[in-house]
Order: sequence, then C-alpha cells, then structure tokens
Amino acid sequence: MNRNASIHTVNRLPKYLQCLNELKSKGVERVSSTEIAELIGTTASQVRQDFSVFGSYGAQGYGYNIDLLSTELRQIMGIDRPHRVAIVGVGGIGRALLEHMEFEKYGYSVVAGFDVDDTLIGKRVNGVQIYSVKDIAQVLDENAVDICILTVSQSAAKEVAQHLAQVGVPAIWNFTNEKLDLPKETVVQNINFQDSLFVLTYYLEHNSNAEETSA
Amino acid sequence: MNRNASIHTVNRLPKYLQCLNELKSKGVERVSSTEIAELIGTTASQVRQDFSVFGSYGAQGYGYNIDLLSTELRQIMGIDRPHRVAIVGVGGIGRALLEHMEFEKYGYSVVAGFDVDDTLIGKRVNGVQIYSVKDIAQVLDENAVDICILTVSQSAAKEVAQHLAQVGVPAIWNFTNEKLDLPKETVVQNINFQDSLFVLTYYLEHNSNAEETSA
DNA sequence: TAGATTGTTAATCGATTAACAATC
DNA sequence: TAGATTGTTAATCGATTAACAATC
Repeated sequence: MNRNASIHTVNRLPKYLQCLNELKSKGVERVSSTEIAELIGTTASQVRQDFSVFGSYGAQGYGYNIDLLSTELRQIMGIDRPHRVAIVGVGGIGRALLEHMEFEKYGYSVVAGFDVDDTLIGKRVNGVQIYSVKDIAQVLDENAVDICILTVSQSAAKEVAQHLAQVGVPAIWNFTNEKLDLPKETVVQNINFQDSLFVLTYYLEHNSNAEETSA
Repeated sequence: MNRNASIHTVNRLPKYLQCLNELKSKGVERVSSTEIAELIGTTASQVRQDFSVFGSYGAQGYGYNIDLLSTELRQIMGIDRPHRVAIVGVGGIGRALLEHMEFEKYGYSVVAGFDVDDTLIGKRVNGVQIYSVKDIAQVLDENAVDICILTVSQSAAKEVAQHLAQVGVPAIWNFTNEKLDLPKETVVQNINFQDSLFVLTYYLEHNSNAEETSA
C-alpha cells in the first residue's frame, strides 16, 4: 500500500478529513463510504478506492470509525507531526495569511518572517519576528524550517525561490503567480490567483459549471 | 468545436496565455506547440489537442502567431470582455486581494465592497466603496455584478454565498475554506488555502513532488 | 441469522500521448 | 523544393465506476 497515490487521491485527502471533522463535531461516531461520498460530492466507490491505497480502515457491515479514520488520514498527510514554517514577504497577502490561517491549530509554527522593507525588519508582525531577506541563509541555517510561504512580489519570486531551494528549504508554498523553476527535490504547491480568476471567467462566460480543481 | 472542453484543458488555458504574454514581451512573434509545451511543462501533443477543442489557430510549418493566438485565447476565456466585480468581506484577505490583483489590467472593475464592520461601512478601501452586507440585495440590484469575491469569515461563508446566489450573482470566487452548497447555475471557483497546505504537507512528508493542480 | 458495508478485482470511461497525412 | 509543423485520428495509459465475494 501507499506506494503511489495519484495526485487526484492526494487532493481529496483534505476533503475527507474536513468532512470527518464536521461529523465528529456533530457527535457522529461512525460513517459509511456512501455517506462520505455524498458529503464531499463523489462516489462511494472512489472513497473506498482512495482509502485502499493506504490501507484498510473500515469494517464490513459497519463502515468507518470516525476517530480512527481521521487519525489515520492525519498521519497519512503528515499533519499529525509538527512543522516549522517561515513566511517570505510580509506584504498584504503574507500578513493576511498570518492573521487568517490557523497555523498553530494544525501544528505549524511560524518561526520567522522575511521582507525587504526596512520599516518591518526587526519588528514583529502577528507575533512573528521579521528579518531581512538578505539574512535568509543565516536565519534558516540556525533555525531550519520545513516550509516557506512565498508571498513576495511577482518580480522577486523566481529569484527568491531559487535562493530558498539553494539553502535547502524542502517545501515552498507559492502564492506568487509566477512559475518557479526549482530543482525537482523541492516540493512546491502553487496557489495562482490569476489562473483561478481566468478559469472562473471561462465558466462564467460558457455558463456551465465544473466546480474547480480544489487548490 | 468548443462544445465541451475538459476541466483539464480549461485549467491549462491561463498557462498558455501567460506563456504567450511572456514571449510577446520578449519580442517573439511566432511559436510552435513544442516550444509552448516546453515552457509550461507539458507535451506538444497536448498543446495542439487543447487548442483543437476550440479551433485552428496555427499554420503548418510555421506554428502559431503569438498575437493572434493570445487574442483567441483571451476571447475563449472571456477575459477580452469587461467584468464587474464585488468583494464581499474586506478583512485581511479581501483587502490584500484588492491591493495585489491587477483587476483593472484584465478588465475587471471592482464596483462595490461589503462588510459587517461598522467602521468600514461608508468608507472606501483601495478606492472601493464599502457597503453593509445587509444592503447586498439593494446595492447589487442597482449595480449588477458578474462575480463576487467571497472573503468573509468561514462561519459566515455558507449563508452569505447562499444570499448572493439568491440575488442572482452568476459567479462566486470563494476564498473561504468552506464548501458552498449553491444552485448548480451558480459558477464557483474555490481557492482553499487549507487543502493546499495539507497537500503540500503530504508531498513534503512523502518527499516526492507532483507540482499541484493549479488553482 | 440477515442486512450492511467493506476491500478489491474487473469493466468502463476519459485523458494523454503517439503517429502521420496534409500543407505552409 | 525540402523542412517544419500543424490538426486529427488511433493507441495507450490511467482514473473512475461497477460489481461482488468476504465478513462484521
């Protein structure tokens, strides 16, 4: 099991977890693949197929124990372990993410921020110490992180990302609309607002929906 | 042609356009499917297959004229026409989007903002007049929009979205991590930060990349 | 036990890739 | 003309759906 979950399966994992969380908060204890499928808008067959990539978490005639399954899913996604994060670019979007995302809730500690703005460097934003981007190598050397959130300007994106990869940052969460050319060992997840808006516009103009690709 | 482009094809359209824009800014005039493929990381076959859903824009032995093709793509996506946008929720993320996205550049006019915060209502944020969410129906009735950007709190998301659909908003760009249950005629594009972070974490922990699903 | 529901194998469907005739 | 490259048809590959034996 596990060897190679398709990207489609991986993209659905967070949906499964979220749906289990909701059920749990309603006090539900068990759930069937059919119920999960209805809640996230897929088929029972696909739900079972997805889970089966990683193992067997259900029981015939019963379904899935919600606590058990959500523990397993968290483990599969790796969000049961703590992660250290730095935010590179503390402008509007960077700051909004710091405010808005409940990083601590899911075990992500934001341990440093970087910016080019002298009026920010040395200060704290949302409790996060801000350093100069010039000091990235040094700060991250003393204080390794798993993930860098890339929220710099589009013009700086490629160069900064390259630098991050070079100093050994394993994963980059890219909010710039830029395609980053990084060594293949660097894990990248892109959130591209512009592409998303254009796709929305396409479906608006062709007025037929398609309910996106997550993100 | 056109009838039914797959969601995969539609998701690639913005990539094609962006790549053409870059070539154009370098003064390049023509391009082959092979070159496009290399630039966006796919195959020449797929590029031609994608275009062929909508028509024939190239010439044998020559390739594609960049100006012509990008005009066609803009038309296909509908971004050659002006669009009217409202932003619902002017907190951190909403405000960051207003600052950061070059809406006007692509023909999107942000004509109104809505919030629950009394200290914002009646003011302007980034040049956009802010109204009370209570006045959504009235304001949008006098001033129809094509797209609402949903950047309200997660707890308000479902209800506000329902209301927007009810007053006839054709498309919602959803930045809340909530799954919106909307009538199927409402076009939705989701940007789900949490899902994206979890998928990133998955690939980080399984250290093998997959270079996302756009978004 | 009877009913429900899993995990998995097989069938179908759709998307990507390969190949090539047409032709600029 | 010879070389390049399209648009499209056919072949392959992969993902989703259906079916069902196993069993709680």
